[in-house]
Amino acid sequence: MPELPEVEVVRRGLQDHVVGRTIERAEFYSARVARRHHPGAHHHAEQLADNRVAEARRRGKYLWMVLQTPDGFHQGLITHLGMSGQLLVEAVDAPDEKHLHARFTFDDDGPELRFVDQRTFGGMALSDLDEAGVPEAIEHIAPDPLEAAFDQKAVVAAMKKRHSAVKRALLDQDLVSGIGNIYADEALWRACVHGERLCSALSKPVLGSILDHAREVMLEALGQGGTSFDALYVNVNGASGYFDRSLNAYGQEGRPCRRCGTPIRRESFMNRSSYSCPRCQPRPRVARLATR
DNA sequence: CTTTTCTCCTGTATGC
DNA sequence: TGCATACAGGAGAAAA
Repeated sequence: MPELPEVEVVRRGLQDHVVGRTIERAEFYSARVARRHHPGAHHHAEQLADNRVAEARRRGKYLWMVLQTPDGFHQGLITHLGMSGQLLVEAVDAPDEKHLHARFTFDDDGPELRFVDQRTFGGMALSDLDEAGVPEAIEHIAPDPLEAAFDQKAVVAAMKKRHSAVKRALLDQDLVSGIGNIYADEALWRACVHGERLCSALSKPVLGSILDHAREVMLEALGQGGTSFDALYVNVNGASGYFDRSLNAYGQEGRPCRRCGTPIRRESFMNRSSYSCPRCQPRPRVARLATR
């Protein structure tokens, strides 16, 4: 379940193994992987040959390679890993994966780049870049808490105006990007706030502290995700070690809260699971009522 | 306009 | 053993 730290691990893998190389050929094996690229997968593949990978960048859970065409134009090749997407750097003679959707070979005859995705929630698309070098296709995605463009004061103000659950806001990539179900639960646990409390009912300092905790927990995860990185495997499972050792809430149902010992509970929220401490993170006292 | 729900997908785990 | 069902969940479209 790649969220910001896992995607950043992948970006660093691309930085180390792909940036600076020139694509020789791109092949797409399913239209679905390029479904966000409206001209289609065939066009997609055609546009990629002879492009030099100039940079590997990330915003939230989106990753993109800045490609330079032979004419010197720049464009973005966006990748979103979805639930189960992986970018793998592998020897050209390595056997194909069962869910291989795209392959990129390079003119140096070195290892190739593959996009493998079991559940096909992920995808790739080409997009023009804006003045800031961000693909136009993802301009709606808000800056993430780790980038310089992140304006926490503005995000807190926007949250304060929302009449929806605070966890829903944390997961809204148009408000703040990079946070998924795991790190939302972890940030809320650290801040001692139940995810179903309304944004508008929380103080700005509390909203700010939730964002601070989100940033901190993702930075910690990133520190650990880097350690399990394998040179030939641009891993989306950077959090695997992190899962076992450091998660305080997510997936911990029934285990004692590390602050107070109360068993962690699991609740259904937005058709997903939310984990929290019943004592440290009491549910909002008044049931949320639809105002209209 | 804002907010919520639905849908896409398949491997793994669980229940009868 | 086999079959059915639940679950994992990001993001965008559709609905309310």
